[in-house]
Amino acid sequence: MGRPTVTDIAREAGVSLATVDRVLNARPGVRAKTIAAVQEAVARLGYVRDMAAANLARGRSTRVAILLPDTESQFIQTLEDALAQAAALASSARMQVDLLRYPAADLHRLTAMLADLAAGGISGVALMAPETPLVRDALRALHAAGIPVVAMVSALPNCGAAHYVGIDSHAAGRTAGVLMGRFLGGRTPRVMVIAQSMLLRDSIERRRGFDAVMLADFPGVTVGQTLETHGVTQTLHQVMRESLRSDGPVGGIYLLGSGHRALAQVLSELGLLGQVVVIGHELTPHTISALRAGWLDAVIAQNVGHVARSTLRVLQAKADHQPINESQERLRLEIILRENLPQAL
Amino acid sequence: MGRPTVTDIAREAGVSLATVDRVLNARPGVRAKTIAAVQEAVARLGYVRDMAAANLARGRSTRVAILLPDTESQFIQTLEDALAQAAALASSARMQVDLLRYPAADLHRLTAMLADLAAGGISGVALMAPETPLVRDALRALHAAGIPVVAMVSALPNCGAAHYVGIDSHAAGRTAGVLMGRFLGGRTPRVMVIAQSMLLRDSIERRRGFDAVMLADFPGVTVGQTLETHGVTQTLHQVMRESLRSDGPVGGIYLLGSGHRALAQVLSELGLLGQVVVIGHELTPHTISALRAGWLDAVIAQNVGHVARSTLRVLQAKADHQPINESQERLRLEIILRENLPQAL
DNA sequence: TCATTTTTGAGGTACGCACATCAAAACGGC
DNA sequence: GCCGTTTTGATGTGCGTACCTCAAAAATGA
Repeated sequence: MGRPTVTDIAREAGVSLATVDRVLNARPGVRAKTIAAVQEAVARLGYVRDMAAANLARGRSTRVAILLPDTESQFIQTLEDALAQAAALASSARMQVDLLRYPAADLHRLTAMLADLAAGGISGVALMAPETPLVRDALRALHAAGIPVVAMVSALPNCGAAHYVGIDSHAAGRTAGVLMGRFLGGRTPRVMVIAQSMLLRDSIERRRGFDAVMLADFPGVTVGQTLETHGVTQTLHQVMRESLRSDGPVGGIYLLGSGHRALAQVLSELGLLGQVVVIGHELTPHTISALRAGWLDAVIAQNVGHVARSTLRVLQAKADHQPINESQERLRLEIILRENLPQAL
Repeated sequence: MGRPTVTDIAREAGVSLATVDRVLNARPGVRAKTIAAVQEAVARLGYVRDMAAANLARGRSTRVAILLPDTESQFIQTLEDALAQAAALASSARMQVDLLRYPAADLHRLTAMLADLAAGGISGVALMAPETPLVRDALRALHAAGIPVVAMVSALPNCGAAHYVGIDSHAAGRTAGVLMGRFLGGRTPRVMVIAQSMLLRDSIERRRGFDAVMLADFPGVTVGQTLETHGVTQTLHQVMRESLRSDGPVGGIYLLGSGHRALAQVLSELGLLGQVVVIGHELTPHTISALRAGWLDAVIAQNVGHVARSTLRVLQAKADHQPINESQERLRLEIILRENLPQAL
């Protein structure tokens, strides 16, 4: 005998198929006593709904939208690629994924897109976005409309019941701190922290985690304030020179966001390439080659493939009104050295 | 319009449903020209078989067996738990998993079990086993019978076309080496390597990877030969005392396999707990508490949850004669510090 | 050209479930 | 016990695919 089916449940509970169907799908018109009897039979036989057959019968192909900023960051591109790949696979499980980009500088446009989606009868939305009041309101509206929302990579608390798929940024910063502290060894106990900007929630949290560990576990190390580059190599060069001049040499550099390529260039110009410990975030073609080259010592990352698949699974589960397997969806914070670089991206 | 179905293919190719069915399922009695026409239509419409409906129609519930040694290791237990959990989830996708244990000391029994399974009409086998001629022959027989085999955690090359699910042990050893070298800092540049036994393939490979890195990147560090404990705390105590007496103090200890609890006890007795850098393998309740306690500095691990799910996915794909998504199945080698310990196991 | 074989078409049933309809039964109030 | 309401049963259809049978058509060989 294989798995029990609705027919088995009906026989076991002494009711008809129609009644079992009503109970399983929470349709009205069933006495509480009968509901209990059916549920008892379900429990006794260990019945689990065959979601494949159920969705097949529903003829429903879940349709979801995923929104990413149009930033020209390698990480965003990597994430989009992963999402596209996961979406291709998901299509064989009757799920259609619309990958969209919104102008990072125009959040009004983002909210407009979200409104359109809500009107267009989408069954779920995932996005990576900054947490502004504008965005928050738009997401709350989606939630009110019964459309599940998933926040990727950067958390969006207080935005309805948005599920977060991504790593704990504070822990990521702490991990970067421990590695920095231990890798410094006998080098100059001074660390420079560099970021493109401090507007994004995850950068702020990373910095906080980093500081917490440095303060507690490596009190002998001086950590400078965050140098913002705004993505301009020239600025990076300038602020680094200035910092080196005013505060003296450094033994380590912590790169909060992207900008590895520019950093390599400037470090090379300053004759520091390979001389200082550098710790960064996220696995992209740039960071991979930097790790291989040896001037980048460690990267704290999240597996974008897992982010993508988890996002789709969560959206699917929410659309099916099914519980989410938390332990499966919990993302690991990964430490990548040259030695454990994935063979292929 | 949703996804194309067999009916669409039939219309597009100008043939009947029956012919499409024959082509898709590689049934005989179709001209090469007709096959090409159907395949062309499949390609043009971007048809992907709905595996849910296909398996539903087949009425087939894939049944696989998973064999683990009956060793009382926390890692094996953790792995079994993960497999059981994954199996529970897989059951809702019409797959039945039989979790079996074989006596680690009696490989004849293992081969007998494998033979029984082959006779019992199983559609796939996954196992974690040493690579002996006996096992190799049994697996080759399975392969000859058309039953796919998956090796978990410890690779089984030359055993038919067994798929390997697990991390690269050599890379794991290399990673342990890098961390050891960098974490040693100003400590005594001497490292002790401890193992329960060196019979298992992965222990040997780890040791090799570790040595390679130490030799190349940290030539100032002396690495002792592997001390075998055979799982006896008494022996561990003895060999460690002896090594310390004859070769002097150590700054680090590399634990190749399990035995973290015993090591904690002995280190504590020797007054070395927390004084030396300790690097180990695999995430288990013991290693987790050791990381939390602070005397274990890093663990090189593979995510048992991923091992379990990947194993089941590979078995499912092989049973369905479907290609395996290599990039999804590639396991990451994880570095775990206290800072990035998963919140819950 | 005819007989034979190969290839194709048409149609049905089944898988496990969702969803709809209509009639029958049980229940409730009075 | 009557009536109206609520609850239940019986039955049907469809989702996309697999697999089966039988007949018709086409290709092949002599």
